[in-house]
Amino acid sequence: MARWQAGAQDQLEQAALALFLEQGFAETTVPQIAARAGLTTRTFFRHFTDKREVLFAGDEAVPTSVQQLMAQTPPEVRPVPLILTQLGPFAETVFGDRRDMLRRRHQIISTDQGLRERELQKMATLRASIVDGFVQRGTDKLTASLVADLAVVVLSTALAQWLDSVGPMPLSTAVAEVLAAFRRLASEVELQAGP
Amino acid sequence: MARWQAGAQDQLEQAALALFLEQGFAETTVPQIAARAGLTTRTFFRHFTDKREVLFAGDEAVPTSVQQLMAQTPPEVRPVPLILTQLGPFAETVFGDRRDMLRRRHQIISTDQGLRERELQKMATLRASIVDGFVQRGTDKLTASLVADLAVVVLSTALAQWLDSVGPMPLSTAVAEVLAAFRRLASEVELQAGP
DNA sequence: AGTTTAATGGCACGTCATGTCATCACAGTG
DNA sequence: CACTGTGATGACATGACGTGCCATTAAACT
Repeated sequence: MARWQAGAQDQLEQAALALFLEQGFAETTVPQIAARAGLTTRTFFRHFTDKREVLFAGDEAVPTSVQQLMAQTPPEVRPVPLILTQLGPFAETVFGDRRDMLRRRHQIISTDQGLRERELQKMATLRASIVDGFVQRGTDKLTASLVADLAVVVLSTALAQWLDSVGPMPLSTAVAEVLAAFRRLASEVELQAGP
Repeated sequence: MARWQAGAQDQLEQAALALFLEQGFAETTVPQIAARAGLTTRTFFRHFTDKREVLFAGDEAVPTSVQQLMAQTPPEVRPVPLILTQLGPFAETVFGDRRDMLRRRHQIISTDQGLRERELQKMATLRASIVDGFVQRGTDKLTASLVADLAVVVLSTALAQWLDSVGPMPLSTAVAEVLAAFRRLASEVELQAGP
């Protein structure tokens, strides 16, 4: 019996996903996941810091991807235009080709408050990496913060619309639509002059 | 020995806050909190769903306050102007008079990832109640979502600036400043026309 | 073949959180 | 004053989560 089955982490992920879908997240125990993957509980916690994290494995790549993209963009591109032009392509490359998987995951996450909290945390991590990218480009912190928030809001909203849509809609289209809606709101923000 | 000390919940809150500041959140156990409050562990979990929640007690009032404010505002006021005009006063009444307490709490929250996650969850709850308020006013869901996000982003940023500031700065001033910064960015969003 | 490295197994342990039942304080009633 | 009902608390058992520690084994390296 081979002890080191290739891809223990993958095994655990698949086992966990299957069990979560079958019997729910809260009703699934870590020993159950480990047993289905042919491993032990202790090994599970070596690959994932906690039971929730197994649903977010691979998301470490997202901040890295953000850093690369922002470093590649010419320094003279200002923050808002950078987001407006890069967010669509970025979303498409990172999430565009796995709508089904993201749908299954979202279905599970929506059933558990702890998982929703973790998802918010992941978005906050993404936001932080965007802020960091802007600061490294010389943007002041307040602007970096607000533009990163803008990016995360638009991305989240577009992802929700995309996952909720039925036809073969491209994610970049959803991003464009949300950006258009945001543009309309932005004009109202301007008109309302402050005292 | 009186068994029903008045205000068991308050006792637990104060004991928890003190212990968290003394030895940290993770290093404090629920039995310790209960013991200092003169109660048992089981009683702690009757008043708070989990160990983190003790730091967020009283925040249930915030969504209620949002509902009231949005219901009182005349129906003809459009979403964006509503936020622009009401957010400052709202923040002032809800948070304005307890900067010190919020500072202590923030100091604790910043040390623990689980607490940060819970704080994000609370902001998401606030966001949801704003969305609900807009939908009840007849706003379409996408607009309601985006404007609620705008409100939460501005509020969070302003709160951060306010808690970080040294002098006797009013929270409404911080909100106004963040709104001004956002207005500048909004103009850039408009200029950048989509394809 | 021997050595080193890294992943895993196995066990103990503390904490968190919940279900269950007994117990006690207090209010109301006669 | 005695009786009763309601609600908060105490006390105990239980299960799951997550971590520290060390032995074990596979695979790579020499």
